[in-house]
Amino acid sequence: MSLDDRKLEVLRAIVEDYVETQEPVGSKALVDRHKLGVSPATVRNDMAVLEEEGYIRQPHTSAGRVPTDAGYRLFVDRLTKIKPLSPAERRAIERFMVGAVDLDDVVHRTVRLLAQLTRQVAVVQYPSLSRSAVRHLELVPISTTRLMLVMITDTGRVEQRLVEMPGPVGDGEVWELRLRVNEKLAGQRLSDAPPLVQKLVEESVPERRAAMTCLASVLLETLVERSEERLALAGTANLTRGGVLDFQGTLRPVLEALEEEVILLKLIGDLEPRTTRVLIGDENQIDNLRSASVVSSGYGPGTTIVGGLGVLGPTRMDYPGTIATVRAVARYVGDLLAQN
Amino acid sequence: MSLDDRKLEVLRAIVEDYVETQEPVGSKALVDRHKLGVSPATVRNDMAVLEEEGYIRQPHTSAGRVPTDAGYRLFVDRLTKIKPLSPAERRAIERFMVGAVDLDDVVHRTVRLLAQLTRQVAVVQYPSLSRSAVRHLELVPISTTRLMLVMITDTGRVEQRLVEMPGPVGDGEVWELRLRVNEKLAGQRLSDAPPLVQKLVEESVPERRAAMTCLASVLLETLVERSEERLALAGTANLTRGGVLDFQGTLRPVLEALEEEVILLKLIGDLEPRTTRVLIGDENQIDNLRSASVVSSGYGPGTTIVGGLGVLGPTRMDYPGTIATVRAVARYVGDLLAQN
DNA sequence: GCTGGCACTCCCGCTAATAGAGTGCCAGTC
DNA sequence: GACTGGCACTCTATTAGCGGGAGTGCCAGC
Repeated sequence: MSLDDRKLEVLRAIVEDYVETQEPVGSKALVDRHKLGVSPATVRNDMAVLEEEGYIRQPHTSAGRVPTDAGYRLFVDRLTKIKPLSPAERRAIERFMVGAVDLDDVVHRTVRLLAQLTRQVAVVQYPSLSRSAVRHLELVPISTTRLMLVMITDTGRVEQRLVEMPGPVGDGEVWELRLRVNEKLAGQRLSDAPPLVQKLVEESVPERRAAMTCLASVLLETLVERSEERLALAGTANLTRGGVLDFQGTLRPVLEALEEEVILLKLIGDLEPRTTRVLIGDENQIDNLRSASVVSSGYGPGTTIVGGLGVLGPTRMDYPGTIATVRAVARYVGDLLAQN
Repeated sequence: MSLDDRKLEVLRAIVEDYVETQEPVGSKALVDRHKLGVSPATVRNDMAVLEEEGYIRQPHTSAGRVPTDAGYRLFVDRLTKIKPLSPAERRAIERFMVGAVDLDDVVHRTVRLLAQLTRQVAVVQYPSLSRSAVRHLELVPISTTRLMLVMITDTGRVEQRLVEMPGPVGDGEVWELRLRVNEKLAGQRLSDAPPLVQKLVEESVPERRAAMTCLASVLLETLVERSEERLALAGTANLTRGGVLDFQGTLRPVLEALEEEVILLKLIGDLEPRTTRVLIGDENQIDNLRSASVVSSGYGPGTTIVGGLGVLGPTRMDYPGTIATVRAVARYVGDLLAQN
């Protein structure tokens, strides 16, 4: 048996009411609040079907209905109209982001903005190293045998690493190394760099070979192994909204999960361009976040993605609003990065 | 009336038991668990005095006693023997910190280590800019009229800023600027730098004056105005230990406070060398953290302080243990930084 | 296929009763 | 004078019992 339009309408009404009131919603309340044009009894029949199909359930016999994860899924996939941002929200984004001085600042403002607008936990990934391109590499002598390698990427990110050289290096030599390295790597995507670094060693003159080998190994580390991603988090206090009702009684597992960078990266990773992804309940595959949903989106200049951002909240969340906000913020940040 | 030894002993016993059990402690339980050599009735009399003096209180008539903030204060000041770290803890510190590759890594490991050992929320401040010295300044051309200013400090911290130049600058000019700036500022403490920057402008030749002025203003920003401090946080999940009993029922205000960098900096700022500070209850002056205590310590090479670190937990915390751990970790990190 | 009516179920909130822990006080003892 | 045992008292936390109410499922009728 498939679901006719009215049943879908009933499901939408249930989701909307439940999200708002956080209480199981009954047939009478539904017809009162939404002009469905039918009687409570009819709605009850529809509800029975929806329950049969697994979209809603009763916390206990003779209580109202609550959407299941599948119900939210259907709601998001088929019943959600894109809710345009209010002018107030648009203005908030502008106001919040204007005057950001550097990448750190942009990321921090973004994450706070997201948390504030959605009233949920927000996560923003720094522009990913592997998807950025090298803008410039700098070598700074620290002592006679130590150099500091500083890498600046086109997204404004700066990474540094200490290089222990095999022997003393003079200014001339440093100059030479810097030249070669930049010549070869500047403008290249980090993901394309490793073979180029290899070449760099092969092409180097014998007397520089040792130094270059040493530098190359650190470079590789910086480019690849250490492409560990950085994250910013905000709005954990929002987890306490709605009492302890969400998250089945304890915030513990959620807070624990939020401390694991690996988990967060998984939540907002692997995104497709120009789409906003919604993971509902245990779709996110993480035990501790069984009763949480994640709305995430990639951002970057144009249609490329250099990082992800998103928000996490109870499955009982305002999906249309959250999706709209996440999408808008992702676009805004992407444009901001494009300007640099 | 002053407190004789036995009364102090009773207070200590109350604090220790309450910290452990999280339940008001009564006279009978006290004499059972601690060999006080007197009867419950005697202890009751002592308790009455301690209550009179404000060191303990009853949550309600005919319940056991609970230490007040003043009680904890007395306990920490006069009744706490320094508890040596267990070998296991020493080993944990070693194991955790070994192999840290750069400053970011050191800070992150430290904060997680602290959170794990104390089972509380941990905060670590990055080495403060104003107390560090400039190791090197680098100017990297980004476009014809834009430079990236990169500052490396002796604590390994790297800050970068974009400089918008008044007109196109050639490589030679950049070279010259870099030379002058390093000549003047390398090795200087950041707090001493502003007047030197001023001099730099005054001493510059007229044809470089405009460029130098521009650079100087960004330098000043980087050195001073933007000496905003960075922090790392970990262990928020530990707030949920001990049920919702600590923090009078809701984590909300605590989580909110923890999101404010300004507040965190206040908590672990202004430390004196070689001491561990304990702020109990509203000694920390922050409304949201009324029922929280903070144990903090400065760290840095030798007796200098380049940053602070600490942990935050309920006033009902294991002070001796926490103090010992915080102190040990602070020392360890200080030594680690000294090695670089 | 929709509706109104009706009996049924179960939760929630209220009150009352009880058990238990702990106190304060007092008279007695060393 | 300090400590102790005993005792009455207070207050909390827990449990049980009891409607009220919301909501359901089902059925007969339109």
